[in-house]
Amino acid sequence: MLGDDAADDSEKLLDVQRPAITIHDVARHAGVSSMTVSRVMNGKRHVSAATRERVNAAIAELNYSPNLTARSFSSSVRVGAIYSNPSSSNLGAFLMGAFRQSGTSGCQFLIEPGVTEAEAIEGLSRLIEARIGGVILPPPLCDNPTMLDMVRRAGVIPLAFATARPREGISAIIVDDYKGAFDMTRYLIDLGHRSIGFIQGDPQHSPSQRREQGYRAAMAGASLNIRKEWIAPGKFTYKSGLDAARQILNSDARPTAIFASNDDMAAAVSAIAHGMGLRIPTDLSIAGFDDAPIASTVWPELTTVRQPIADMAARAVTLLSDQVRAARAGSKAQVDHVREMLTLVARDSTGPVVPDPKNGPKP
Amino acid sequence: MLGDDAADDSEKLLDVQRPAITIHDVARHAGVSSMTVSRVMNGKRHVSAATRERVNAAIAELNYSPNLTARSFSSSVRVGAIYSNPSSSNLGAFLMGAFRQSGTSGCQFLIEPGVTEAEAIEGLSRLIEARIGGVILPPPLCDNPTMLDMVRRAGVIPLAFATARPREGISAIIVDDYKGAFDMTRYLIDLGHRSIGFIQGDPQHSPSQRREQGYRAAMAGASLNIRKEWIAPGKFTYKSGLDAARQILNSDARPTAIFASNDDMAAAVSAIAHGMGLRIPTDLSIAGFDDAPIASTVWPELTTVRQPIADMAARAVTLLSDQVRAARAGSKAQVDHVREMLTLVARDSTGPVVPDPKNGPKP
DNA sequence: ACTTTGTATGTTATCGGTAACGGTATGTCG
DNA sequence: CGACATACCGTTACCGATAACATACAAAGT
Repeated sequence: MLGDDAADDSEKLLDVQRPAITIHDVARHAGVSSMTVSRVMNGKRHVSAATRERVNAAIAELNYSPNLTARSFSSSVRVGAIYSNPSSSNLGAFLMGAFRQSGTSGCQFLIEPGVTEAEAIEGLSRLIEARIGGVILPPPLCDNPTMLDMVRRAGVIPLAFATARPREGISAIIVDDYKGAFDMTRYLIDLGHRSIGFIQGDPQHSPSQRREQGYRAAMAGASLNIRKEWIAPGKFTYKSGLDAARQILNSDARPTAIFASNDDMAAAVSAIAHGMGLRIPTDLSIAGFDDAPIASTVWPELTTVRQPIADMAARAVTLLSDQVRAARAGSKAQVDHVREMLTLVARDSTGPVVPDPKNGPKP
Repeated sequence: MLGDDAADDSEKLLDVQRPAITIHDVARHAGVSSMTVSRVMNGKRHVSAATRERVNAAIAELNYSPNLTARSFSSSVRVGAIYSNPSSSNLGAFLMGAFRQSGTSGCQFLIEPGVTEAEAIEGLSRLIEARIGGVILPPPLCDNPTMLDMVRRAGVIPLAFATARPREGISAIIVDDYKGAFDMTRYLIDLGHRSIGFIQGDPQHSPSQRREQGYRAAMAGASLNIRKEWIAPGKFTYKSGLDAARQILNSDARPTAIFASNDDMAAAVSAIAHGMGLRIPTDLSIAGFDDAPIASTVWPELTTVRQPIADMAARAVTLLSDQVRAARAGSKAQVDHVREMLTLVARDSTGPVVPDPKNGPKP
């Protein structure tokens, strides 16, 4: 028994030393050259169907997976990113997406933190020194003239990430804040809500206006008037959400639902509502935006609009690395805008309107 | 003016195409071989002080930074990680640390998500197929027998991440939950608190007991008795924190401070306290643990205990890549335990005890 | 019949580092 | 004084995949 174990162990330790399966192993196994295998792996042309099949069989049999480092090594495209909000949960999803894509996309991905503008500039300098070909800039960095100027001077291709309104001549991953807010408002209306409050976002932030426009459009589309007591200003912070929630909920015309421009503020609404003894969603429905971690932390969990950050990051990396390669090949850099879809995540903080015996509107 | 700009532009576009500075450029510039430069870069021995200085001067002058892809390529050590909580803000810090270290540490870093056990197993399979030499396992994966068995069978070196009590024979990055909780309790006592409530963590989770032990030890050290009304069970979730907070705050002997085993539950305490009209920290001090994003989201921001996740991840990568290299070189795998320090982050949710005119204990 | 064009493969060089090894020069010890 | 160790530095050969080029051979066009 013990001997068995020991033998097993040593065999498995050898396992670590056994080199990984290379493209050459597959080539030998299939009786072709490694170049042919490479062509099959990358879906290139000029490989006969028969050969392709033999190679695929060998790949499957040997359970081959290409060495991503080696692959990116030959092309050596470097893509950087500066992340402005390191404590955000988004960062995790962002890195996850960017990072994994950089493997399959055959490029090296570098990340630098940049919370303050000074830090961001320092990070960008480091990235430029590291000879990146392109850089991903999330807001508000993608609207910062100093940053963009540095990027341009260094001959680095910029990409605006998750912006609502990209600058002229800059590629971007765009999210449709307008549609996200419209859909959420529509969702609340379909649940029977007629009085829906709205907490605005930070006016400095470009998505804020788009979200409010979406809300207003959906209300107008359902021929619902918006009473001014239902609208409160906010700054995307929890604290500003507390104030806004008090303002709306203490007004004479308390709405049956509140749609906050982001999850932090929606969570604040939830806290205030609890404090006032309101049941959620029976007495008040609450909706947020972003699908931040706090949305699934608070109780009940928040209905919200999710940004597919990981996918967006992956797209950003693909787009940039392609553009860098194209620029290296001498072709003029083209500007690309990719629009990513937002999805509504229905959770427990929203529900149908319950007819109030006092006010008694029809169900 | 316009001509100037255009000239500038085309020059800068060439910049993108200009190849990065290589070790050979540095070598030529310093009049040595590239191997010598490599030795200097890696702090290896057998380089004279004079040569070393010349090389360093050349590195500085040319602003050389090594191509990390190439470096990891030659050694080809792969280190993986499975992240069990992708929506956590920790993931961002974790990836940031691991990722950047993997560059300087000369290894390839791979990440797979693994929320459920099934997902984690699938992720691990992929990592094993990618021929990793070592894998980082955060709790609860590092305590999962199925996982550990798979890892052992594949000859992969495991490393338990941020665990309180590592298994025998497994390297680990340890955090001193006991000390963190002890220090926090001590901090509250030093603020004048004599009655301090405690919300327990999920009993399944290994840090839970350690944190409670730290709390009890600090109380005992200050000769303070713990009333059983001050202790409430929790499960690390916000919802469980709501229940625990109600239980403690509605008891006859309401404490002047509550220490929750994590930030989610501390945030719940904050919400309940607000609902009861208690001012924080004047009427009630609240402390959490982890420095999760919610800690700096809620108002007032939570005093908490921070885990240096990024540093820990960097250490984990270094440790593992060294061990993999050592194992490849044939030496017996040694087990290493690295202890990381937790730091107390004092924010606005805690304050000195304010003498209560009714109960009137001495200041 | 003889280019032209295109497809299906193999060969070579290369990306940027580093391990392995070789060759001096300089000690050190028996 | 020879054997041997050690410090310093250069050569060479890779790591694994792919771009660029070369080759072979078939189909099509003139």
